[in-house]
Amino acid sequence: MPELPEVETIVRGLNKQVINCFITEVKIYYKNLIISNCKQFEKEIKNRQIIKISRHGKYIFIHLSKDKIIVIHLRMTGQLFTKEKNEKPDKHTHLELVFKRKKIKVIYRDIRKFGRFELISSNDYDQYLFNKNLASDALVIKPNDFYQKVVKKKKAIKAVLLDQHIIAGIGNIYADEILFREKISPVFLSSDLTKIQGYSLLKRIKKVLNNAILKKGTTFSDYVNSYGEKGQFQLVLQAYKQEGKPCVFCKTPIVRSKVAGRSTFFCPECQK
DNA sequence: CTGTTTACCTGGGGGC
DNA sequence: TGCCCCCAGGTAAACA
Repeated sequence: MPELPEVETIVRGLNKQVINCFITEVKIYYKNLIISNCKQFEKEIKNRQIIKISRHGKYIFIHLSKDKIIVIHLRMTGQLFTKEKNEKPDKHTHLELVFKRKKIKVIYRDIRKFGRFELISSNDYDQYLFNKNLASDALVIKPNDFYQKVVKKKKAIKAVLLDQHIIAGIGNIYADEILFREKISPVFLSSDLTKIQGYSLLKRIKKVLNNAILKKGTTFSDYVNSYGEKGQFQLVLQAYKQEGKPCVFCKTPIVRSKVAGRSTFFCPECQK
């Protein structure tokens, strides 16, 4: 579900909704959600205040008072949104954060249970990203850093865009949309990319992702923002899930195939 | 080392 | 209705 634009939308919303909130209660309904000790996680975040919420690639960081950070990854179907305090959790709700003197609570819901929560110390933030070998965020990465990393690889350009060690934040939907709009084949060999092409591709990446943020993300089935609302970018998709529909440039039907083990949609005429 | 496949989970949709 | 199979926005571990 959530790629960079969806995660960014959630983070912006939470920054408006729960900043300075004081955590009074932590309810965990699915133990494996928490990496490491559940009880300790609960004990450690109770009675701390939310200072701010940030993002790097698809990771969410909830910065707490007294130098702790909750790290969240939503994976495929994770949802992070607010609800009225008195609403009952359903079978897919795995965690709730309740606040002092607030009518809303934050709930984590995840049908496929791939998402994870983790607690780290603020001091360990840089080390955490380093250990994950997480690349620079797609909206921040410098053109030359991006290009050098891409040409060093020797695989399909789509696989490279999906690789969070090269550029962080792009997933299957936006990889297809970016390559379609840039008119590059998803199987184009990354090591063959020229510097001009690489710089142009990065500009396209930022343009597509920023546009998607303006539309508050893409909803196919599960994604909702922190207010529980769907995104709007699915209304302007040009490649992803558009199999059989005419290409907006040349009218050739969009084709579906498999690249990097993922469903891939492209125009066989424009993307050679 | 590099690149590719599989496992983790649940639910929806199509074919029969 | 029901069963079986395939598919799904992501990542890390296992494999070749």
